[in-house]
Amino acid sequence: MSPEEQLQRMRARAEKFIGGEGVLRRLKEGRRLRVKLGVDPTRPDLTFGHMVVFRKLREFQDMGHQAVLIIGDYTTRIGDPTGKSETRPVLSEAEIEENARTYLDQAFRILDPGKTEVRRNSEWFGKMSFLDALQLSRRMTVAQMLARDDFAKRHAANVPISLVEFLYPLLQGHDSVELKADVEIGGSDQLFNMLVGRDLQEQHGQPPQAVLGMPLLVGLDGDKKMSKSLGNYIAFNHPAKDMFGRIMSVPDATMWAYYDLLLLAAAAEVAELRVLHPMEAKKRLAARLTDIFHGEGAGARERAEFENVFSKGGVRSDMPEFAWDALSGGAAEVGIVDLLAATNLFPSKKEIRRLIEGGAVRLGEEKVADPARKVARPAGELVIQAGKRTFLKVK
RNA sequence: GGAAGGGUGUCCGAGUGGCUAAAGGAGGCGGACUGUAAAUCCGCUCAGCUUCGCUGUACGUGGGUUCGAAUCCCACCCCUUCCA
Repeated sequence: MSPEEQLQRMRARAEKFIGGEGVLRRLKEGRRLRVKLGVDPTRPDLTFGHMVVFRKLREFQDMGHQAVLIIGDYTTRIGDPTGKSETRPVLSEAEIEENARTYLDQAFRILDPGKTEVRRNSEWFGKMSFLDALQLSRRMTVAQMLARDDFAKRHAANVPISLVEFLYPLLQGHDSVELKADVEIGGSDQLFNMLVGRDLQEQHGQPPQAVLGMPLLVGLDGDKKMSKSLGNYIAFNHPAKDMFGRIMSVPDATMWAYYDLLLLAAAAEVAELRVLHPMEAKKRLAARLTDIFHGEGAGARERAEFENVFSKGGVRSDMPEFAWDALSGGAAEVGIVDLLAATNLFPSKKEIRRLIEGGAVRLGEEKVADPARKVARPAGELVIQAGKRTFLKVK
């Protein structure tokens, strides 16, 4: 691929691409680019939102460049304020470590491990003295920081901004200096932080990195950015059934962004899919994504399961099973509420009562309306459904 | 250091002595309709019980006043803004 073609591909789907000339120059020199992507192990799972940037990084790998994945084990101690209106909870070292470990397994679902250099930013920040930190913070002014959109908004709204949050962009930027990154990839909400990296690199006499801001993936609600804290997300490690189901619950209009950013579907392909019934197009989307994370064939399996349960009103084949005696304490008959409470599938007995009163509970084929309803020891298997997607079997 | 404002349920946000488990909104969950989409309509949304009711807990924390407090008083903690 010629440098120009590479550049073209790098830029594809990006919302912002800054510093293209520098990249082109390096490509023409035949350099292998160091492409940085940082993730903070704040929670145990990566989401499809991360998948967008991982995919982009993978594209660089496929063009022969060096991916540098930074696990922000040190920066997580601070908490990136990006897009947040509040300070993040502080995690313990052990939690961070645990999260970091699972991140790698998940990341390599998308990335090529052979072409990935994994680094932790505690490597350098752990060695820095307070004085070093002060020197670093000298490089940026308060006014510059307040230029960042979310800081400006918070400040205007009298929402507290911790000083440590001001430091965050500096730390992220400093990572680029340490790594001598040529390109940094991130969500478009990371743009400010990534640009700080450019400044810092120049101040250290390094050629500044190019900055690639990817669009933010919309969450399940079809409205807000996908994020763990909003709960509108799909995680890499969601079980196949949940992954498929969650994708199906995405609004129709949103699925095209998923095709584009997660599957890198070509325009021609999307045009064909758009002709289909939206449900069919969405099932294909769900199946393909499920395949990526759960192996070839998982998507087809889940699709069949889905169609059985929701289209034909059938029953899941893999619902949890409970022994009657374990739930009832051996009694011949027990109240429906107590029976369900014993499964620990529900948050409280009140909640179970509500479900029953709302007409959401079925014993086999029978709809239960009375919370006082007794259930007798079933002769064989008894399937209980509570709400749209909770099934369980008692025998 | 000084002054002012503020801390209410998952979130936002009313409420300034009883009728308040706390208006309203958002979110969530259920039901109808469907394509487990969207939109729409309806219901629920602290917990437990012997459940047309009863009880416990809840409005930053701890005390106090009162027959009765989210609402009044005192102390403390925390947040914001302005001044220095």
